[in-house]
Amino acid sequence: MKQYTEEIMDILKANNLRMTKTRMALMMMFLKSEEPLSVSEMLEALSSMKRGVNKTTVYRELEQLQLKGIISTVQLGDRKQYYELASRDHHHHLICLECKQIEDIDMNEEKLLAEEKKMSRKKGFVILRHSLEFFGLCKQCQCQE
Amino acid sequence: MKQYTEEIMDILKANNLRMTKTRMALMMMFLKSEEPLSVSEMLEALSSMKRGVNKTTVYRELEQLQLKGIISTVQLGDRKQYYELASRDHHHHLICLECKQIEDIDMNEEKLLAEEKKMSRKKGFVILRHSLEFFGLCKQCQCQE
DNA sequence: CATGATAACGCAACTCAGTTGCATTTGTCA
DNA sequence: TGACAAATGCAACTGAGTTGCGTTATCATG
Ligand SMILES: [Mn+2]
Ligand SMILES: [Mn+2]
Ligand SMILES: [Zn+2]
Ligand SMILES: [Zn+2]
Repeated sequence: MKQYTEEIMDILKANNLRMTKTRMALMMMFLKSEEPLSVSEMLEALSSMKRGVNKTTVYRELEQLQLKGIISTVQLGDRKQYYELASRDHHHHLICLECKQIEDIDMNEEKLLAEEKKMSRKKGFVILRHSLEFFGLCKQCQCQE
Repeated sequence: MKQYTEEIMDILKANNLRMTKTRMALMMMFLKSEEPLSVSEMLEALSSMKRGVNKTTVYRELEQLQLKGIISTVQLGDRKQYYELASRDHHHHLICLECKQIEDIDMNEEKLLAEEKKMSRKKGFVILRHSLEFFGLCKQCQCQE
């Protein structure tokens, strides 16, 4: 908790961002969370703070953090954007279609990157990033089928 | 044109779907299009038909076609759903971040599927499908930067 | 500590994709 | 041809995200 707070203050200082209650709370959520977060989840969590936080503020905050490269977005198949720390290395997700649980996965991408380069050359396309997500059923949800 | 019409009527008959103007028009669009289509594009195109078509109808139609396995959806990073024929083999896309042009790509997925199986086993997750999209700049848009 | 510049904030009104309920029209098949 | 289900239109709604504008809080500087 205390070490988190200092870590966050360092990040904010390094990025010329003022320290505000909302900012601290969001950064804390990102550091603690195992899964990417949606805005509705953030608002839910922030609502327990005295006086709550307006959704506009959250959206503007996320824009800032993204601009500074502190967080990045993930698309997980529904209509929402999800956000997670950019400092977590590039990785992909396993998404349970049933319970919506999300797991980070760490896979070997060498072969994928090789294919990427080949295509890039063939089509004259410069590839800047890719999105790769896996959908299926987690252990628990398989049994209940 | 004529051969398309018959092809479509066969598909519809095989799936117990009545033949309607909207349905024919949409199927025709899907058959002819090189790219996945968004609802706004479909409505745009359908608006030239006499009396146009209501967006509710289009959404309901897409639901039907998806249910019958005739079309499938793709997420391309914006807030819209895109639709394309499911009969096109499983493939991925190159998306130009500048001009929004979309290209189908056909790549070797063996290595990806191998990784998929490995992860699946390790995590006890059943993987049903994946989504893999590449973002970057097409040949034209690179020069204009 | 005081204070001004400006970053951060709240609120209300808006956009845009997609959904729902209900009454009407249309396609199909007997 | 008519009955019946499927398809349609319309209006009102939801939920995620955006915008303009006036107010408040943070923080560097003196
Ligand atoms: Mn993650
Ligand atoms: Mn395609
Ligand atoms: Zn699950
Ligand atoms: Zn382009």
